[in-house]
Amino acid sequence: MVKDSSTRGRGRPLNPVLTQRKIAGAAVSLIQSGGYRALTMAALARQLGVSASALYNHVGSKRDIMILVQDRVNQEIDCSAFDSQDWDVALERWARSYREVYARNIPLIPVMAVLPVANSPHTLVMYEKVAAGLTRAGWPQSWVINTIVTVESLVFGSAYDAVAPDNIFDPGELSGVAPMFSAAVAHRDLLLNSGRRSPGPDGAGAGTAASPADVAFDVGLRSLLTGFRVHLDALRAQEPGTTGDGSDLE
Amino acid sequence: MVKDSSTRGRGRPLNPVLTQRKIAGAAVSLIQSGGYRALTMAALARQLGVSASALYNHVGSKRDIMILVQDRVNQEIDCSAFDSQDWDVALERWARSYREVYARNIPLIPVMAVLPVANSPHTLVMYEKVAAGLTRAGWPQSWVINTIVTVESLVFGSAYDAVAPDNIFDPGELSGVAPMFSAAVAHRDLLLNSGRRSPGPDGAGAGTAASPADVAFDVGLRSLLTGFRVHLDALRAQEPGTTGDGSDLE
DNA sequence: AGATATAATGAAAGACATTCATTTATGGGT
DNA sequence: ACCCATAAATGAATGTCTTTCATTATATCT
Repeated sequence: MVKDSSTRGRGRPLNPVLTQRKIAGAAVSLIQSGGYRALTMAALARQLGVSASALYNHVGSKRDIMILVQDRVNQEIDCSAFDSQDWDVALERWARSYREVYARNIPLIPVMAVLPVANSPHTLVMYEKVAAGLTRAGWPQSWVINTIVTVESLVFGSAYDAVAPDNIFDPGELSGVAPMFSAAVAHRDLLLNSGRRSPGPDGAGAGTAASPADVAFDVGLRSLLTGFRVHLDALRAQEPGTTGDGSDLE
Repeated sequence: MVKDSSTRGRGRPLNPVLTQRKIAGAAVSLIQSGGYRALTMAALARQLGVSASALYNHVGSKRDIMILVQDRVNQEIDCSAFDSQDWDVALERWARSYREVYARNIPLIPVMAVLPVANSPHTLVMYEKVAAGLTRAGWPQSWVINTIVTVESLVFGSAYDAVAPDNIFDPGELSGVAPMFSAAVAHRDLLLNSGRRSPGPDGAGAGTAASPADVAFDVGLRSLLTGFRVHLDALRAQEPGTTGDGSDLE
């Protein structure tokens, strides 16, 4: 005898209602509509039509759910450029996409930054694409992870900056104690007020409006890439030909 | 007549028990002994010998307390090198000190990264030293804030990385899907095992060996500085002699 | 069939930040 | 000198959350 579908009895249901997949999906949709504040165990349970305690048959904690969400969100990061472009172009595109995704998902940063990757298959796929791209371009293996870590560090920090209020550096009443700093901030505000257009020293402006935070990320990422290029060239000059297995010197 | 100090009456005390200063100090000591988990309004109140609700006469929220703590912690960051050293050396020292402080204070990162600086006097002093140092070294004002933001971004991200578990990149069972990445990680683990990372459980045998995260930060920071130097030189070659208003970066 | 694992329910525990009514002291204004 | 608004404490209460527990019903394995 099949029970009425609107109310479920007290015991194990005839066919399972929950899976980790469904939980993760519901969590994402909840976050998309109401932000991370909306992700509570109760709301999640309501969305899924179960009681909150039922979730604990499938995940150990709310943090586990964050991890599932994280791996799902990482799929949005675009690392396709590693297939076709030079390593530096690809790395730049990857970093930009990465930052955009995490600026939309700030609460995931503490999770992602500190979480072992072992149970995040999609995240691992992303890393593989990046690592393969760098290795193929001739990067020594011992540098690959450091490069990834560095770019990620910049990305996470910049994602925070991207969601900071515009007046974050406004010294307020204390501008007297910090004249040089205040002057520099004034320069930045100039940019802010001039309509948020990306100047793009190398003409790399994608045409979209850029906030001061975007410009700062631009400057930072390009500086970093410049440094990478210099160091990589230095390394190649030092050890010509022996950059690892199957290296292809561009 | 002064009441017995062990129990306070119900109304306003003869001389005020709390100040923002004292609250911040107690918060810091609580954090130092038990980490950020130990910082609860109840524990803070107990440490100060008041009831939890009394705190709200001096701060609006727990976040306000985090802000006070943040400004206090920022005093620990060493930016003295800007007084005597070249900008790049000073920037590097500043960044290293900055990272060390925030690796010890991870929960402050989301606060610091997003918080207007207006009511943080010590933080402002730090920024002033940095801005003055860069400006004195000939940096155009329009670059100063972007440089600061970039270094901070790297620092915050790297601080997370510094507290991440050693095996964070261990692909686990899924190493098959990520061969290139796994190979790169193996290179890193090699470093991990050759230089002992963490001190023993009792703190004994704490060598000064660099962890993989330290090495990654090293690589990242140096690359960034190299990039900065290149860009600054390019700028100087383009506009010789005049730092001017530098309204355009081109 | 019987034993054991699985997956739901509802109730309740346990933390926490925050608010409120209340009580007492301080200090400026008339 | 008196008043009254305000500041600064108390303790109780509220409201949110996550997480656990006993219970119940179904599924699966031997």
